[in-house]
Amino acid sequence: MKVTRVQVEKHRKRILDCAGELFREKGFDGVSIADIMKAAGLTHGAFYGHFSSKDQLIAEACANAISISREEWNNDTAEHPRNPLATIVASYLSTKHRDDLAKGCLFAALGPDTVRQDKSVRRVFTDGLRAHIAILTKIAAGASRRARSEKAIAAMAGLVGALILARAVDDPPLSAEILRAAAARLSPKAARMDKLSRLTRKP
Amino acid sequence: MKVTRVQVEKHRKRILDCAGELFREKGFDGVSIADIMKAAGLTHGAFYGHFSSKDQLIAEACANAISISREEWNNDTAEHPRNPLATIVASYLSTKHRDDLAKGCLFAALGPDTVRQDKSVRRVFTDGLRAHIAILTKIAAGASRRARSEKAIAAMAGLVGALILARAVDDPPLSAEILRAAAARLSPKAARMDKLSRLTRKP
DNA sequence: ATTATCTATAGATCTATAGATAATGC
DNA sequence: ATTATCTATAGATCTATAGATAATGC
Repeated sequence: MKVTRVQVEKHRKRILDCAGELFREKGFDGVSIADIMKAAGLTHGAFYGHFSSKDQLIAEACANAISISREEWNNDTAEHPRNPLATIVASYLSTKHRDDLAKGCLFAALGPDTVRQDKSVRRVFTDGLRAHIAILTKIAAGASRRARSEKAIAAMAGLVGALILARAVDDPPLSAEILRAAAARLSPKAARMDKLSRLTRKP
Repeated sequence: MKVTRVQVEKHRKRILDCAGELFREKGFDGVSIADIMKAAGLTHGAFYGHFSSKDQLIAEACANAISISREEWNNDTAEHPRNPLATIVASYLSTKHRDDLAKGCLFAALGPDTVRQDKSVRRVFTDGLRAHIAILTKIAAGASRRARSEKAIAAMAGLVGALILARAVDDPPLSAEILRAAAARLSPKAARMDKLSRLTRKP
């Protein structure tokens, strides 16, 4: 129970990471502070040494999760400069992403719930969304900036909506078809990439 | 306390309606049974004469809300046989719908939360989504049924995603731009209709 | 029309759990 | 940072009763 300064920071970061995963998995109200602290390997009481309330944790955990996924998008586009949009679409609308709620896109996991949270959460959400749209705008095809921006916004909506519906649905074939159809409309190349990866996957 | 049989049924229906609105507005966990019963003009204890648990209420209230919105879509298409898709898109992506959480689309208000609920809720959600997609498939443009179905699914995802993002966002201009961009991509005619309605609206 | 029964509701209560605080220890 | 504790609130259960419904009788 003696804790160096670096360890305090490590604890804090671990709480944020665990909270982000649990929130996405079970919703803001589906996780207690005790649950989060247990996942982080600490006790309930220790929480209030790091954060003053659950609301504050929610805002910071969301910011943390969103900035991680923004980094991933940036990496994707840097690693696949030939077809960055297809890469992002294929990865976002993959069955892997669909089945990994805890580490996936926060917009899709908690989007509607953020409206019911503190103002600070909506601010974090808005800034993060703008950053994601900016990435898509850069790689969208189109004559004018305005045309590319419009495409980027619509693509963002299509991605988030498709992932949410694919997750909510009960029926695996329908779920797969939602991912496929949305990918095909957003980037035909992504749909082909996904088909390829399915065909070449080892059994 | 006079309660005829017809009134019992009325009470039950009122509980379902109030629950559906409150759930969409505040989330499943954001509303207590006492809240719902109060909104319905009854007391907490009376609840268990109508439903055996909150889970059962959630499933029935969702089914009720989804079937209402399906009827609205059917009416929209019947009343505007010339451009049914544009009508649905313009209405779905209107600021009015965005600002009326309680009576709006359940997929957009509670989509990600249904994954965390009872199996029965996901079943209700899946059936309802299929019905909505079927309506869109009928009115989508495309050579084959397969092409129309793909468009319908992608459109459904685009609608739901755009509404969720437009609601979550902090910044009114960005929110409006999300609605506009998604509508423009899903149905150019809808975007024009909306512009027209904005220009002709009385000040 | 009278009497007996049934039942939806009100209101009190129970149990579990949540967020948060206080006391303690190293 | 741990451990114990506090307070509030949730879902759910219990009991009594008002008043509707059903059974009975003339």
